[in-house]
Amino acid sequence: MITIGQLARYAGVSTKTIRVYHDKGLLPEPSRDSSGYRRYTAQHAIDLIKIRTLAEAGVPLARIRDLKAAPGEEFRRALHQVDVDLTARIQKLRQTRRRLRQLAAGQIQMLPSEVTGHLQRLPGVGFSPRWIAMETGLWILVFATHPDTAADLFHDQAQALTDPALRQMYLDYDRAHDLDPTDPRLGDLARRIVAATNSRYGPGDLPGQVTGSAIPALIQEAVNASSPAWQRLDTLIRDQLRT
Amino acid sequence: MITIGQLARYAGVSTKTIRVYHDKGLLPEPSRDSSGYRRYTAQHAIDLIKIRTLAEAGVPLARIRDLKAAPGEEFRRALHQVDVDLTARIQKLRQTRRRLRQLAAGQIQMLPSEVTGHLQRLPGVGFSPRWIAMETGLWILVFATHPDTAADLFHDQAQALTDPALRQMYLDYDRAHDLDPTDPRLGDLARRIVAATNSRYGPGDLPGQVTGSAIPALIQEAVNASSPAWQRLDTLIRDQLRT
DNA sequence: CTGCAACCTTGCCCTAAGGGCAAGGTCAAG
DNA sequence: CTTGACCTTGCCCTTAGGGCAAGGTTGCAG
Repeated sequence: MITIGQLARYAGVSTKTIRVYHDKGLLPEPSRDSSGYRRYTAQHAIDLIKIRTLAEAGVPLARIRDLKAAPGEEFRRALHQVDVDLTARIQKLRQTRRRLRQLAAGQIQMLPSEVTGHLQRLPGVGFSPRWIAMETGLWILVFATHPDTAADLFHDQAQALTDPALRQMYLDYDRAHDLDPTDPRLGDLARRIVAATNSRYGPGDLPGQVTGSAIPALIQEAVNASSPAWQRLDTLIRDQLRT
Repeated sequence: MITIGQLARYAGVSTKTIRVYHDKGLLPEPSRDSSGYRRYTAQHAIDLIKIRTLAEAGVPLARIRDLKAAPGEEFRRALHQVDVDLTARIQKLRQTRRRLRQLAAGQIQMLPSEVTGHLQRLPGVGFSPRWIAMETGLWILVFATHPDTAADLFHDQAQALTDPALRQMYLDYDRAHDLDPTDPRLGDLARRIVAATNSRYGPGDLPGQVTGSAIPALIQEAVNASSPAWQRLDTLIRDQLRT
């Protein structure tokens, strides 16, 4: 015959927790002593430990209450389901921990690993950090807006970079960022881009517009904003595509 | 420039979650388009993924908000602490899963393993299931009421059972449960118990009373209630101790 | 053009599993 | 006889969102 505090310490919970379990019908109210204190038996301790085991496994209290009334067969199946769910939760927490460590290393995965792998190889071929950052943001938006087709689009772009001429063209685009908007090399570059685009995708479609969406235009707008030269380049390209 | 729904799907959360993060100052409110819709950038997506990583690791949202403003050094240390806590949580869940499986097997651990081990060996020496059940309940109450001294008391009792004469005495106590309260063998047993108790603990102390607490008396009361013969036996023992 | 479904907006209330506090009664020890 | 550690009930508070209402927007189909 123990008090609520002793039972609580024994089970490693607070007295409030025990009272809540009484209110919710999980644990029967014990009898009271002469001064109105609750007096618990060993059976209450056993029940409480079982309840806590389920509660710590993530089973909602209402479910635990129902389970106590369930026949043995259903109870056994329910316990197995709880075990499965718990295992899944542990697995998910482990994955969260992996991502937490990526975050700590500043290497958090925002995109499919084939994309991040590709982006990580770009500095080695001469692209600037600014370009990489722009590409990263761009692909995040593409994957957010077109989850279904983004991977195909990405494969197409990645494949384009394996062509030395196309790669050089993108490198020139990258470097054009700091040119004067009146630099004649911009016109040259615009012509090369239009030609390459036409030969790769046919006339009338900029890469990225293949999805038929207006989103890449918005991206382009943001891209242009960061450099007057790029803005000029965009204008030149549009002019030449229109003719 | 994506909508709240696209951002939500990309990050694997609900739109409500994103709005809550705005309200709590975790994620900056993005600009609105002409019809008042929120329009998010890739940077928002990056921030959101980071926030979710911390949130899923169990960091309270208020803490995450403060962390964003923390200097790099403190941030790094905080991340490490989160990692440690998360690892501890995973470990605890694994332990919960172990206890869940014990529960499924009907073998849940209510007492230190040395005690349960001892109790499991009792049937092999001839004690009845009823006796084991009584001992189990008894030890639960003792460990609940006297966590500090219970282990010592238990060791003493377990050691007593290694003496063949004492063990036989406890076996006789067990079997006395079903005797007629007037059976003369009860007087015999009472004498042996008193003699053994006196020689082991000195005169005047029943085992269990060594803790100086009234609790064992309450236990004894409950024990007696289950059998008229045991009740009679208790009376006989008290009589003889008094003389 | 019109409808319809799927979005978006704010505002409000609801939930689970307790925590915390108040105001009062009880118990054991010095 | 007081003091500190218990116990009692009752009430409000918290976290991280979920759900719903009432209304505005957008895009697509017929």
